[in-house]
Amino acid sequence: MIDKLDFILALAREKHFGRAAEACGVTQPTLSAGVKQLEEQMGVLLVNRGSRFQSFTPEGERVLDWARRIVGDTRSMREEINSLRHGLTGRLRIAAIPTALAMVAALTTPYRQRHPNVQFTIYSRTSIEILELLDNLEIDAGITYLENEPVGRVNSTPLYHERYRLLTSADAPLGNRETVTWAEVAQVPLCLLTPDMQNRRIIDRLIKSAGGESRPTLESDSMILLFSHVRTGRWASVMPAKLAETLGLTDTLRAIPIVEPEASQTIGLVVPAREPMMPVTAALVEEAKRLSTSLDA
Amino acid sequence: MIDKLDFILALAREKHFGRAAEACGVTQPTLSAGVKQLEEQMGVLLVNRGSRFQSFTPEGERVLDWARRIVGDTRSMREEINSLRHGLTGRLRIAAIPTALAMVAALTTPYRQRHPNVQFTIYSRTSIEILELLDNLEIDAGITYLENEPVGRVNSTPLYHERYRLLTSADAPLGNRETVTWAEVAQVPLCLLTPDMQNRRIIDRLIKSAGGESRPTLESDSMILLFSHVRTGRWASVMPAKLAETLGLTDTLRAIPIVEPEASQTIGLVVPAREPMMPVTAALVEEAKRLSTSLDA
DNA sequence: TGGGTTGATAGATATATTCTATCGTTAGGG
DNA sequence: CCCTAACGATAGAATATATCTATCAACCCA
Repeated sequence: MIDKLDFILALAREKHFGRAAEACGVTQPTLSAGVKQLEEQMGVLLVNRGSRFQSFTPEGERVLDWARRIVGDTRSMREEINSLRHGLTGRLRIAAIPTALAMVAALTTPYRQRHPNVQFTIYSRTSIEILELLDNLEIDAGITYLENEPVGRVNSTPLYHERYRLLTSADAPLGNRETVTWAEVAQVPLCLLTPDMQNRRIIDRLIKSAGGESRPTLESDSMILLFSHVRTGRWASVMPAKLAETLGLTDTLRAIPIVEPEASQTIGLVVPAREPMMPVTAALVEEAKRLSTSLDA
Repeated sequence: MIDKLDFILALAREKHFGRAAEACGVTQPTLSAGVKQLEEQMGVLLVNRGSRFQSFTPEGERVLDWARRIVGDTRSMREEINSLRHGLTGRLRIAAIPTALAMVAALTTPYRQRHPNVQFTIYSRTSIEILELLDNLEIDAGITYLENEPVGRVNSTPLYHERYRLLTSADAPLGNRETVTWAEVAQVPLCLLTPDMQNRRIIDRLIKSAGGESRPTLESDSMILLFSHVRTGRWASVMPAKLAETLGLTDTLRAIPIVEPEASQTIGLVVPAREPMMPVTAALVEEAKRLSTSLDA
């Protein structure tokens, strides 16, 4: 029964019987039979299908909702019982927005000291993708913006405030300044994240409200790529302060506070709002709370 | 998997492999094998057993907790999908304290008009038993005292206030009074519920605080029995006002308000605090809210 | 019309489940 | 101290379920 519910969860993710089957480690006929059996038990069609997957029926959507809960609880139960015997073990799947990647280590490092048997898988994703992954139980926690794009059932723990810096070389225009304004930044040719990233949308908004227009010379979905360009001394970018510090500044590379306005966004840990949480997840939230207070100081 | 979880829920109720098996509609070896399989999957003993059932291990208790949730959610899912097609159907299992039995009809009658395909099973139980039954998912809702003996995860809806009357014949001592005091009631030989009933404990407390002592001439766990005795004209009892009205008063049978103090207890509907509720249960709560407001008026 | 893709179906095989029958242990009574 | 009844575990057979491979039918797109 529970494995059948798992089938339709995979189907919801993949929207494709074959791929869903693969994701579940079974063959396509097995998955088809499982879905059909669920439909017979419920006495109602769950999936609209012509010659291919089309969509879930309204009843199917409701079953999906329950399935997420039931399958999640089953995993949580296994996790909890296992952790009673062996301490925390298993794999913690985290997704973070690119601009927060550098500070994930501040969370994972103390966690690992406390619970050495937990392994990590960390994905770089957009804030929207992170919420989808959480919804589909594909990750255990996300690190993303807390303020915007609120979503269904999640618990949030604030971690730190993202503040913006103009990253540029000292000999470039504005390179010698103590602060710059968003209006000035708007005049500089920038390397920025692609527009599907919320960080980019935030920066665009700030530039626009300062009367400028965002016309980056270079876009990428990789912060490393952006940074390596700035590093050459011939490009500039806007980055969160913490990230710039982590990547490393030199004499010639400066991170200049941007003012008017001195914008900030709250970044935090987001976990599925299920009670009780999986022990590994609960421990991560604990760690986040500790980290949050130490960063406040 | 889910049926195995059902096995241990039955085992927790029955504390006996054979009876638990019977309750699940399987044979004893099947249930034994199911429990053992769960234990293997979890990698830990769940049940302490010598030559007979002893207890659950700490891990077993945790699994029980999860099992209640998972099995309950599975039922809720089936219920919900079914009700999407056929309207509300199925059986609603309710347990009520004896003194509230008479007013259950005020809840079930309008419910049945709205949802004619729902069947009812109604048990008369003590308030403590009701909470246990709720915990074990053996009933869908309880009607009991809201104020005392609070318990874990339940949602309450107040229904009405229970006020006390001396039920006695007009020609008996006190029979001609408009009100009597608890101190006076303490002097009358009474027919009361057995001490495992909370109603009895409440009355005992009231008599005691009026300086009297509760020494009922007759005890029973059945309100009908108590009432039929009073009806003979040679006995007296203390009953909630609503119950006395329902059972019917005559010229010679009077229900006299008891004052000093004019005590009252809140009676309400109690359902498992699970989100979302089963549709049949949710509808019952709706009905309770409606009834509550109409009784307030 | 034809190749490629998708999901359903058939039949064979493997796995799991559940039953009946029986055994070993233990608690309690005489 | 032994006998008995009750309880839960185990063995083995019958059955049911699940899963696989192979293939088919419908559909899409060129």
